Amino acid sequence: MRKEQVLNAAEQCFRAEGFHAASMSRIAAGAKMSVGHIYQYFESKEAIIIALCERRFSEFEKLLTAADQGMHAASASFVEAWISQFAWWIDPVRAPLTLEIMAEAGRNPKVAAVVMGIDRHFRDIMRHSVVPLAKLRPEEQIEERLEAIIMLAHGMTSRITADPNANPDRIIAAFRLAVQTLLT
Amino acid sequence: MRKEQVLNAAEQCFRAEGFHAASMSRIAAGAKMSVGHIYQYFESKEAIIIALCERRFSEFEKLLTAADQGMHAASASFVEAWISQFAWWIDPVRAPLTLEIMAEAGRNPKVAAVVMGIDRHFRDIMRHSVVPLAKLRPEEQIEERLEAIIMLAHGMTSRITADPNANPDRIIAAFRLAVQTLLT
DNA sequence: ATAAAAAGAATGATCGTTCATTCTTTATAG
DNA sequence: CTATAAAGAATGAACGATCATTCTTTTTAT
Repeated sequence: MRKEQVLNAAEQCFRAEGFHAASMSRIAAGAKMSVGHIYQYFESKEAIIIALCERRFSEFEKLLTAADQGMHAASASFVEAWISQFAWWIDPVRAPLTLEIMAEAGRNPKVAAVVMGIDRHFRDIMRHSVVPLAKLRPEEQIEERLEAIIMLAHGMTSRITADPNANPDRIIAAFRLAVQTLLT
Repeated sequence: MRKEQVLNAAEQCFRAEGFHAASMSRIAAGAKMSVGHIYQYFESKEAIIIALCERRFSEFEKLLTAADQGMHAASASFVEAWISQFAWWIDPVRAPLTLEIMAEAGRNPKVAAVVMGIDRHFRDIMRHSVVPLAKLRPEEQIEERLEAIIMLAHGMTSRITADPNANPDRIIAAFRLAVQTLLT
C-alpha cells in the first residue's frame, strides 16, 4: 500500500534527522513519490508522525499479546522467554526513533496518548500473565515492581541510543538480572 | 552573564518545541536580545545545544560528587539518602529536555559524547561509593546491577515525560524498590 | 472521453546566519 | 573638566535556502 511506502520512508528520515528536521521533500524522495501525492494519503506531516507512533505501538502490542498467549503453556522458564522478547526494545535501528517518540510525547499530547496506551497495556499484560507465574504475593509491592520493569524497558532504549557501540547483550543481561530480581 | 541569559531562554524554547523546531528569533526574544547579538556568544545554534547539554551534565555531576563526599559518613541509611537525590531525574520541568537530549544523542555524536560522559561518571561513582556500602560480593554480577540502575534512572525521565500527570512519588518509589532489590 | 493517480511548480512563511549600522561605554588629549 | 577618538555592545533588516502546504498540470487506466 501507498501509506506503508510513505511510513517506511518517513521512518528512515525521522530516525536520521528527527521529526522536525526531516522534510516532506526528503520523505517524498525516499518514498519515490511526489510531495503532493503524499498529501492524498496524509493530511499533514503531523498525521504521518502519529501514524508512525501507532504503527510502532501495534508492533509491540503484537509481541505483548503473543507473550500473553504463550503463558498458557506456563513453565518455570516462561519468565525467561518473556524477557528475551525485550530485544525488541534495543534493536539499535528501532531505539533512536522510539526515543524520538518519547521526546515528542513531552510536547505533543496526541503522541503522549499513544505512548500511555502502550505502557498501560504493557502493565496490564504483566499483571495478568507474568505476576501469577512469578508467584508474587499481593503485599509485596507488585505495582512498584511493574512500574520498575517498565522503567527498565524505557531505559534500555536510552542506553543503546546514547552509545550505539554498546553491547546489546550486556544491556539485555542487565535487564534480565533486574527483572529476575524484581520478580522473585 | 549574557551566555546564561541565552542558555536560559534556549532551554525554555527547546523544552517547548524541541531542538530543531525552536528558532533563533524566538530564543532571542526570550533572552531579550537581538538575534545578531547571540551570535557574538555562540557561533551557531548547535553550539547552544551542546552548551546546554554540558550545563545539564554539570548539574547532575554536582549531585554525584556531593553524594560521593557524603559517603565518608557511611551509614546504613546512606543508600536511602543517595536514592532520594534521584528526584533530579524526574523533575517534570527537567525531564522533557533530558529526553530531548537523549533523542538528539542518537544522531549527533557531540551530544552522544556528553551523555556517555554522564553515564560513565555515574557508573564510576556508584562502583566507588555505593557498591562497597551495599556489601555486594564481586561475583554477584555487579556490573549488570550498575547498568540496571542507570537504565532505571533514564527510564524515570521517559515515564514522567510521557505522562505528566503521573505521580512523581510513585515513580520514585518504584525506583527505590528496584535499587534496594538490586543492591541487597 | 472520463476519472483517478501522480507529479511538480508555485506560494508565502520562516529558517539560520550575516552584516552594515547605531548606540553606549571607555580611553585619550588638551 | 571637556571634547574627541576608539572600542565594544547591540540592533534588526537582508540573504539565500528551505519549509509545509496548495494548486495546476500531466500521466495513466478504464
